[in-house]
Amino acid sequence: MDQNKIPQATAKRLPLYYRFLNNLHHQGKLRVSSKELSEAVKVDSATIRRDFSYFGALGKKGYGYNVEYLLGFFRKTLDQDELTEVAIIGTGNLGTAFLHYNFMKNNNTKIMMAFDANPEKVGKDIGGVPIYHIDELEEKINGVQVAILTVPASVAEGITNRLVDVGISGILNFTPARITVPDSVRVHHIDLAVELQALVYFLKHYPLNTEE
Amino acid sequence: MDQNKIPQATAKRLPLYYRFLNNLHHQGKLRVSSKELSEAVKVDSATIRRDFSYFGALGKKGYGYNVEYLLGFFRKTLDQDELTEVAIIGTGNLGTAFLHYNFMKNNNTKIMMAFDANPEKVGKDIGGVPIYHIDELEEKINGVQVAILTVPASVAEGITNRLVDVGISGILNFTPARITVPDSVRVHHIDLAVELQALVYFLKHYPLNTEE
DNA sequence: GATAAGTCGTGATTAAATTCACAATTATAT
DNA sequence: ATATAATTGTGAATTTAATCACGACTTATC
Ligand SMILES: NC(=O)c1ccc[n+]([C@@H]2O[C@H](COP(=O)([O-])OP(=O)(O)OC[C@H]3O[C@@H](n4cnc5c(N)ncnc54)[C@H](O)[C@@H]3O)[C@@H](O)[C@H]2O)c1
Ligand SMILES: NC(=O)c1ccc[n+]([C@@H]2O[C@H](COP(=O)([O-])OP(=O)(O)OC[C@H]3O[C@@H](n4cnc5c(N)ncnc54)[C@H](O)[C@@H]3O)[C@@H](O)[C@H]2O)c1
Repeated sequence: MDQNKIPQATAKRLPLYYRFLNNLHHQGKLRVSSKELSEAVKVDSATIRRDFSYFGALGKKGYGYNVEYLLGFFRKTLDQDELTEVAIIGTGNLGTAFLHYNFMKNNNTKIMMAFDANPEKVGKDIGGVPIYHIDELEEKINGVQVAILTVPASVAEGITNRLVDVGISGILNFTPARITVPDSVRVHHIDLAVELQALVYFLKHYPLNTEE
Repeated sequence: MDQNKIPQATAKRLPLYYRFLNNLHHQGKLRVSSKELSEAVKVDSATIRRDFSYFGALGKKGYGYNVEYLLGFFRKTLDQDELTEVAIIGTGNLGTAFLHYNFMKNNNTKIMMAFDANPEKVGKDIGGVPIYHIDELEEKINGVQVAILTVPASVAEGITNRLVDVGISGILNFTPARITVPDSVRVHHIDLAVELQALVYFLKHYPLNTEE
């Protein structure tokens, strides 16, 4: 593939830059400097310039970056014109929250369908997205590349195996289970309980400057 | 404070280790090696040993780690006996999902209250947690150290200022707004749209081999 | 058109995190 | 007892990421 020399840390920041550039564009701004961007997204300006430089010379010295050009560039780089189909597995508290949310706003992803084991949920649709029974997973999921996993941890591994078997490419795993997948599948874990506990740990053990 | 020489990357993994040790303990396991732990939490075993070593020699060569001892050690280290009070700001899709979820399970945190601007939500309670009007923030929030911010991005900055003024210590920010706080407050951003988009980017640009 | 101010792109440096690899120690099998 | 296998803790090496700092170029001003 084209640019796999881009550091992972950089890749993770790209969507952030993209969203902010979109905002600027809507505000009618024509140019932006790494310093302004830095203040807005809270990333050091040298890091931003370095990040951009992996894609070539996108700016002009003494001027900054042209918002429209940069936005267009990132749109291509982030494949914003290509749609990625997503499915939600488990329409409980979290799954339902995602179904109600419009990820499409600045985004090249679309939630196409959801699955659940609870017969009361199956057959309904939430925010225009149909909910199928999990037994129909193999039958319905064609074309979906990414699964958002919001089922109880106890069934995460079993469902993951089925997702792998139907050829899913990526899983965004919100369960506490650390699922095992072959190398052909990419998993990102978002572990909300861990995030909360880590924040608490930092509060208690990493003294911050006190001045209000 | 006591151990602020611990690398941040290590600190972020501690809750993960703690949760898994809890599982092992409930299963009645008496010992565990860094290799087993590694397979379960998907962190390199050398990294685990290194992480643990920041706290001293917790294991025994040729044996591994005693589950109960390690668990007790982490309980203390992660202040599991001290309760941290949490408030949810904004009881929409996400905020409600969190209210229904029991963060307490393995955790030293408790959601004490929630706030919203919508009069239809105010006065109710969800999962035993009362919802107050956001106007009552200053009056009710005493004792709460951490706020989970799940309001629309447009009001995030204003509410953050009020949280800072009432002396909050930490904010878990789920809005796309990159909020500004004084150095006395710690903010962790969890940006779900960015996470999803980053996963998609990785899928398209990184030939699959390594998992995060 | 000369001067000052602003800003990028990047080589060099520093910092942080991960991983290798092995001596030291413990447990287990015979 | 002894040999073998397992496993830690850590110095050293490596990898990855962040930051410094400055030459080169652009724009604005007078
Ligand atoms: N809600 C939160 O705030 C929160 C926070 C941290 C972690 N999590 C994790 O996220 C996951 C989802 O949490 P939740 O609160 O939405 O749980 P939930 O119980 O509300 O939802 C789980 C859903 O999965 C469905 N389900 C059960 N078995 C299934 C199967 N075999 N196939 C398909 N669907 C099945 C259930 O019917 C239910 O609708 C859990 O693993 C939880 O630990 C949630
Ligand atoms: N739901 C998701 O899947 C999702 C995904 C990514 C990001 N987010 C972000 O998380 C945040 C919350 O998302 P959501 O889907 O829960 O939104 P939501 O609109 O469902 O909920 C927002 C809640 O905040 C309340 N609110 C509005 N103004 C307020 C104020 N001034 N003070 C207190 N409460 C106020 C509203 O009444 C509402 O209940 C948003 O910033 C959104 O961008 C959500």
